[in-house]
Amino acid sequence: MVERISDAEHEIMEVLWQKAPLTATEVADRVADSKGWSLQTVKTLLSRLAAKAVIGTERDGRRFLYSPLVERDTYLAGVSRKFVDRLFGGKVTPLVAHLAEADELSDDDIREIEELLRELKG
Amino acid sequence: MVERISDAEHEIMEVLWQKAPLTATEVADRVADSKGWSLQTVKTLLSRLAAKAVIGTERDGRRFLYSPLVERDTYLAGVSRKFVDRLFGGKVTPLVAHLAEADELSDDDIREIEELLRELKG
DNA sequence: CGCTACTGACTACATCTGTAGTTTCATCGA
DNA sequence: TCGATGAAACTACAGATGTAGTCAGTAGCG
Repeated sequence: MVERISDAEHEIMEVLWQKAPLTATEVADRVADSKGWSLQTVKTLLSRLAAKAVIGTERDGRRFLYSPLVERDTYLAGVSRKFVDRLFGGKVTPLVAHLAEADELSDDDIREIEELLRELKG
Repeated sequence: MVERISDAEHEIMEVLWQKAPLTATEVADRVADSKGWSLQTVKTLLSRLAAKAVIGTERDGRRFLYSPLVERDTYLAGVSRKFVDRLFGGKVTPLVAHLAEADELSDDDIREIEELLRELKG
């Protein structure tokens, strides 16, 4: 069971999943555009993630290099499961049905998913 | 935009979506099995939901009757959207792909979803 | 060799969450 | 009528979260 990751922490993880290892400053630079966090804020989030053992640290002279210890897929699997359990009784079909009914699915989406499912069976 | 509803509050909402209006005591009875919350806890959660205007209150003598002011579907739509946005870049296809790869989809699920999509197109 | 600047460590603090306890007011039964 | 009971309102409090500020140490530059 992967530790709970908060919304802000998740932003940091996305950066590290894209490229790692990175220093705190590099991470801060990469989130600077989307979020407007200060370097200190990013460092706090990195510390919390390290405390949860979701990322690892490696000394590099006077700085630290941070890398994810959890695969993005592993994390997504856990979160998706919790989400589907909590809101759709653990069944994926109602989720897809809901998204479809709520017009969240374009015709292209539908075609893509159909193709995907065909491959799965094959 | 529906106000953020916490996990515990969501449990209360599920009860009210199933049947409403209900008194605080009735709600407490209905969550007693699954969660082990005290009546006081349930009342606190009801107050917070009422403060967020997610449920409405109606005086009934010396008690209150609580009812949802937000449809379950509306709520699900918002939460699902946020979920897909945050974790799958707003695209549903990668979500389905992920669930599929993570073996979260049984053959039956796949058949169900295919049928669902066929109806959508028709 | 000493000062400056960058880095991690520690501290801060308001708000949200989970989980109640306590107080007060009204009502129903004896 | 008066006390017990039940309901809402108010208070509590620790841990998580978002968002930093401050302190202290070290390495590199002059």
